Amino acid sequence: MARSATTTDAFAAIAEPRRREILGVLAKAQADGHRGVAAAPEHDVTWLVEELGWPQPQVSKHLSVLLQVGLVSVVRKGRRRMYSLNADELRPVFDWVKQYEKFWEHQLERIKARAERMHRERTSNQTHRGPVPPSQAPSD
Amino acid sequence: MARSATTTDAFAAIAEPRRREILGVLAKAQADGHRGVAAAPEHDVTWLVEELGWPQPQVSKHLSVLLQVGLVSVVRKGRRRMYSLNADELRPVFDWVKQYEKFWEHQLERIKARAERMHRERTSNQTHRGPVPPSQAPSD
DNA sequence: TTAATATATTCTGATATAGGAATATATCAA
DNA sequence: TTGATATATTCCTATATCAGAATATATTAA
Repeated sequence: MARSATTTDAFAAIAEPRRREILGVLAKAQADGHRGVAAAPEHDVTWLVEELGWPQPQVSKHLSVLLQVGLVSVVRKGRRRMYSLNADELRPVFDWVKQYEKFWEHQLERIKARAERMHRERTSNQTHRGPVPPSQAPSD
Repeated sequence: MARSATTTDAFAAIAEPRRREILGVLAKAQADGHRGVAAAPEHDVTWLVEELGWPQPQVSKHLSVLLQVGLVSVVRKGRRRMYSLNADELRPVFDWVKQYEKFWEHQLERIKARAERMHRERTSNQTHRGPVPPSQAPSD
């Protein structure tokens, strides 16, 4: 078997930085309101191409993935297609990652507690690996 | 070019469901404390293999990816390697997706407002696509 | 030393990208 | 009808997976 398809779910779709960028541009466009005037929620592919500076086919292909996953919606308007953000589909990602919030929320307390512990204790005999642990392992 | 490497960042790493599962198991193990006794933050590969029910090489390989991205840490202990969750590296994902929270936070209000609008208005002439748009595009 | 245990690594094959280039399709304009 | 514009799709290639099987490596036990 190979890697799971990018169109499997939001997790797979947003793994690609460029797709996150597209969502970001659409979000910005939707959020930015000028002087109380609501921002445009929909946008042209041409507009996106200009905004992103990528080749049009590339933009279209990424939009296709986002569409299949439901992260964007389309409305045909003449020969144009108006895309808009569908942030709803990001909720599963949010909910999943939110579960882990507690692990860094209390980190400060834990670090403090460990510091005190290490004042008395003196364990060793352990090798360390892994990218820069937030706190030094007591490897003395 | 091909797809970006799974070891590029947390986004790429957690695109794989099995890797999310591993993180989930490590999180559960770390969170579950029994009768005020702190849960074990570190775990054997063997323990993970039993917990997950996958072939050992598969577990090791996924752990390798998670390690490279920094989502887990390792401590060697005899012939065993104790892995532990490093949720810190999930923060970028959390921060990114949190930006989009506002788009579904106010959704109820928007839906209500739109419902009222549609009571009077009656536009149509637009083709729809995309997975169940939560809201009709107000094309006025 | 030899065996057993714990874990990582290598090799293989099927597959799905992502980007680039070219092209097809649909719609509007003249 | 012919041309122009907007967008999608197809073909190509290089690459990186993921699972499975087999094997290598390191450590402890006998």
